[in-house]
Amino acid sequence: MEIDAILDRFHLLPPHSKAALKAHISEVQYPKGQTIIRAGRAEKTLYFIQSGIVRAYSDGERGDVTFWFGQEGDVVISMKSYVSGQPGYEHIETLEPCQLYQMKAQDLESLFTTDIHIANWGRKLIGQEMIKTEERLISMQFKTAQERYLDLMSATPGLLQRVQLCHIASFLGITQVSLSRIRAEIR
Amino acid sequence: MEIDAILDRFHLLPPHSKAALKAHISEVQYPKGQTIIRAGRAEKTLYFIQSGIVRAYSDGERGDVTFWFGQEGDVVISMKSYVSGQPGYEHIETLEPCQLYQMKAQDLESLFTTDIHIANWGRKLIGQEMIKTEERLISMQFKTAQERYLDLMSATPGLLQRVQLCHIASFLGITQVSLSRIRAEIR
DNA sequence: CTTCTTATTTATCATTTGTAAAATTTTTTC
DNA sequence: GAAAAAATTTTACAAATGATAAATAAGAAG
Repeated sequence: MEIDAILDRFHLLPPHSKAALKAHISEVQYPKGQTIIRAGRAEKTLYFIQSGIVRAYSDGERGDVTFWFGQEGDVVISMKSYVSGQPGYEHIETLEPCQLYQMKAQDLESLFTTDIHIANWGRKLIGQEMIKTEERLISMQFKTAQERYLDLMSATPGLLQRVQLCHIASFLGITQVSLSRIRAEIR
Repeated sequence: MEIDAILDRFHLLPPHSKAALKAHISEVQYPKGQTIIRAGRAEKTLYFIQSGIVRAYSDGERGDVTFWFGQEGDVVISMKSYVSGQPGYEHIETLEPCQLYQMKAQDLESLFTTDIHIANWGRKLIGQEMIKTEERLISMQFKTAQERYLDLMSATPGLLQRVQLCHIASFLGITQVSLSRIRAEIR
């Protein structure tokens, strides 16, 4: 997905503002298995995914927990760093070779203070992420694991071919054994 | 909590911008049990809580599900309406008599397009809500119901005296029976 | 193609959580 | 303060999920 289309996903920008944004964006490529954002530090870079797939996860007592998958067109940020400049709690790693657009958080931060269109673009960006997160929270609260699996299947069917089932299970909040049972039941 | 302190929670505003915001804010009082935001419509008003407590919930197959409590100093909005102008999926009702500050979403929307400080204030506001939601999502995914209950107890101990246990149970993603079992175990 | 490694499924049993109904406690109303 | 209503807890049983280990399948390396 090209950078123009990605930027337009959140909020249409006047040409001048869009150019100002793009002036700070460059391309970068990472192999599979690369950690691009680490928990415990204030991340200085944010990314947009041109191609490839990534996952965000946190360390828990019972192993790591995947709570987000990013695909073509998605924004990759440490939310806490982006919002508050504080160290974040998530690791983000590539699950495939990834072609990314990158931007320094500091550059975006200064654009926010000087360009009102970009400030509103940033507001919309986080708003859209917020809606998705809230919808997932609600589905975790009042859907069964099987319903959540079926939802994921219909929302992003390709994901299952590209991501290991242990990550899918973790994302759904269940063990891999439970996921296998659900898959067996549906067949 | 006074309106100045509430507005300052998100981002410090220059006096002129703060005054512009406050010019659109008025006070309103609702009795207990009043629904102030309804699912399925684009909500035109947002609120800040001076005193009282509210809950946000969605209708599910197995009854309604509480996914947020708002207390003194919190913002009350239909996220989807605030972000996209689309109809939201949550109801919000007062659980106590509430003293609220209210503002028309349309007024805020126009301030966003004319005052860059307010645009950034709105960006920070949603960012802080985002962090909270993400933290809750992660805790739903990798903590047990008992851990989530203990977390809630230590984070907002007063809540338990003010809110019915059926809402707490729903918020934790468990049944009221399970919550009773957890409470019995801890005692 | 065969071997080695990794990923996934299956099986078994223990634990947790849900459902439904009854019992108890607390709150409200008169 | 007694009666009624509402909220909470308890009980008994069913269903779902977790933990562990073994079996199978799929993929990578030579």
